[in-house]
Amino acid sequence: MLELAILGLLQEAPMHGYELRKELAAKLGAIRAAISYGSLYPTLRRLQAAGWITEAAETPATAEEVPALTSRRGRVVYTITAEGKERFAQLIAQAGPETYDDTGFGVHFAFFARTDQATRLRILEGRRRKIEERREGLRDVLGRAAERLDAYTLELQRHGLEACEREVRWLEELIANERSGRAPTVPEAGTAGGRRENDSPPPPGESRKERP
Amino acid sequence: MLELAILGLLQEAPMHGYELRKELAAKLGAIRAAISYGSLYPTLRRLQAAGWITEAAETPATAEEVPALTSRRGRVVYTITAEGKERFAQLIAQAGPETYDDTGFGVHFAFFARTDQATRLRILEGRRRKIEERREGLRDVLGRAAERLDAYTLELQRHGLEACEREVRWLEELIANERSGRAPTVPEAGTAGGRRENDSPPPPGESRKERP
DNA sequence: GCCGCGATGTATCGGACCGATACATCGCAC
DNA sequence: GTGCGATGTATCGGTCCGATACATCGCGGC
Repeated sequence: MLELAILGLLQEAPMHGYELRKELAAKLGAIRAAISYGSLYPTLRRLQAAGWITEAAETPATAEEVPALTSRRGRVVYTITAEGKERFAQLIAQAGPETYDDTGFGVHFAFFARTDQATRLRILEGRRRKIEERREGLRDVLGRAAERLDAYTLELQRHGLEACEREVRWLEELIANERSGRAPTVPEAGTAGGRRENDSPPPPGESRKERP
Repeated sequence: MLELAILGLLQEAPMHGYELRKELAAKLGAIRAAISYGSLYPTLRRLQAAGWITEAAETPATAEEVPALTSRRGRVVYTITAEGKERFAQLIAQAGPETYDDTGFGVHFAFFARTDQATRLRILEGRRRKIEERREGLRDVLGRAAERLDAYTLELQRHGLEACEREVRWLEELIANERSGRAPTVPEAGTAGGRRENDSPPPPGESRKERP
């Protein structure tokens, strides 16, 4: 999962570790806390060893003397390689079971702008199926095993069930949207904004406004 | 977290591993998938080594002959010890930061029937605080960094924000209930035979709502 | 009779990820 | 001129997961 997220982010711009973590937190803030350095740095090394990314130390040019005195440690900027982009595309397209768990789905969804429509649809439907299964499980427990459980546990299940139902509805909307052509959700599309974000393929909606 | 969950469950009845996993899945189905055996068995051994639980092999009495021939492997039933109950109480009462993340809160909540009211309140408020922080983070991103992100990522954030708002409302209700209502106190375990488990009276939520 | 097959049951192993910790630099306010 | 928070790289121990292996049991089909 981390691998996919890193490759995805580095496709937008080269970054160093700290930046990567912040961007990741911004992009995935809805589904998980900030990534740990204890995962990030080892993963970066692994990706580099595999050739998916390259590392470029940011030394202040011509480090003449003082070769080993306190050895200034510059920032290390990582750049994705062509092989890395290939790898990313492959990871995005092939969906394992982990693609549909909370984190996996979130990461995939966050990179939907770089995913073709067929794959988007497949992932959304897979996720819906999974959530529906969870929902049925909760309904079973609430229906059949209700007497065995205390009031708090039941309340927890009930809240979980509600969350499932909401997510299914959300996914239905997204799926319908996806099938009918474009755009997740449609707020008013005013604001003639100079589009940035250049290269990525047809982005679904336009800028959303609504400031409360 | 697993430790807490196991100690909590074993307080309701002695169980073997497989059963433990199923009960855990039923009780925590709303917040996480079934626990892995790769976590369960090592944890059981750890708990046993610490003296919180004891293991009683279920051999079919008088195993007369065939002492080492295919060596029938009976089920291993675990029982919580007095020290284990103490440990459980301690784990429930002392709240670290991990108490408020998704899984940690879920596990604590699932054992609220064995938690005193003051602690319940503390945990609910801690959780609310944490979710409010996440909510503010999402609002920030949606407000300030909206132009930097594509429509799908924004939609993810928006959905996450909504989930946060809903959970805060849910927590508010529970907190109000906890404050004004009487304490649904511990269904003090066992003693004489036929357990009914039904006795923790005032349920947190109000009347169940619509049935589709 | 016996064969497969799904549920029950115990167990290990490698790997992913986290939380705590350490250490160094930089800019800025006091 | 000094503390202090943000920036920045890195490791270590520990928790938990997913895949895998293996054994027993009851049941239905052939």
